[in-house]
Amino acid sequence: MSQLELAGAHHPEAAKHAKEILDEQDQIEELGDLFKMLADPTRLRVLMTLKSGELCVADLSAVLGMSQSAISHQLADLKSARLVKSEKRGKHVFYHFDDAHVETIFLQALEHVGERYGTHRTDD
Amino acid sequence: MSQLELAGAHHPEAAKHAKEILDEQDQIEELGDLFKMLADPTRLRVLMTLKSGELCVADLSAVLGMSQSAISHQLADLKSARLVKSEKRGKHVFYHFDDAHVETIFLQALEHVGERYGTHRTDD
DNA sequence: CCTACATATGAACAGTTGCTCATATGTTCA
DNA sequence: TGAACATATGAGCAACTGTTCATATGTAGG
Repeated sequence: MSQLELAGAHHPEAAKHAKEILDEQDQIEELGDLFKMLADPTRLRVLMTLKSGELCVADLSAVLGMSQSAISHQLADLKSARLVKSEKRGKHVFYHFDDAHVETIFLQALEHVGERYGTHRTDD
Repeated sequence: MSQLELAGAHHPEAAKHAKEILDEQDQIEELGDLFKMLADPTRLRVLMTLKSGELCVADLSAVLGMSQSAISHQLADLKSARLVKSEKRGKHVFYHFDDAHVETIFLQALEHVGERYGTHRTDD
């Protein structure tokens, strides 16, 4: 569909304006990819868990009650999305949360969902 | 899997702590549902478009270059997720953005993605 | 080097999702 | 009421996603 379609729009001014705004937003695919990462409960749990400190893969899968393989796959995805980082120490690989923005995203999302967040103390 | 699994964790303290934090987060499914809404490029485009003002279904589908049916389906989803509201005027149904938090979520997400946002003027 | 352990990875399969197509519902006006 | 238009909705299908299972890679100790 070409923009010419807009000439026949029911509300041409609004449509034209909207189209211009939309055209400036060229990051939509990447935005979607980020939200896709956050859209899976397992990955969300991984992130929530890692927010409280680093953990190795085996412990992460124990905490989440999921197979090592499942967790490892998801960690790989999260890593390529740059939401976590990993550090190898001996036989273990430790993962930790790594994104300042996502912290804020969680806060806002939880407000939408209607729940307090971070009301507990996380330091030992 | 029971929490007893954690007794044999490689890093028991960290695992136990993480488990406690995780258990407090009982909104994960709902969080995931919200992000799922934001994870689709079409829905993102719809939201971005509506941020600049209300639009009727037909114009929205013209602006986005997608079928009326596809847009209508997505609008129904967005509406049930409370991200947009609709108002019927005559034969048309106008949709408009309706969530303060999502505005902030977008801002943070775009920063993660590494792009400025809202550098244009949206008022006429 | 060999074994045990920790993690990564590929293939395959089931469940989910977003579109299209056809059609239903609802509105305006003659 | 009937015709034309605007929107909503259900079924069906192709594409995508997250898990499991099997196996590969990598590391430390004996």
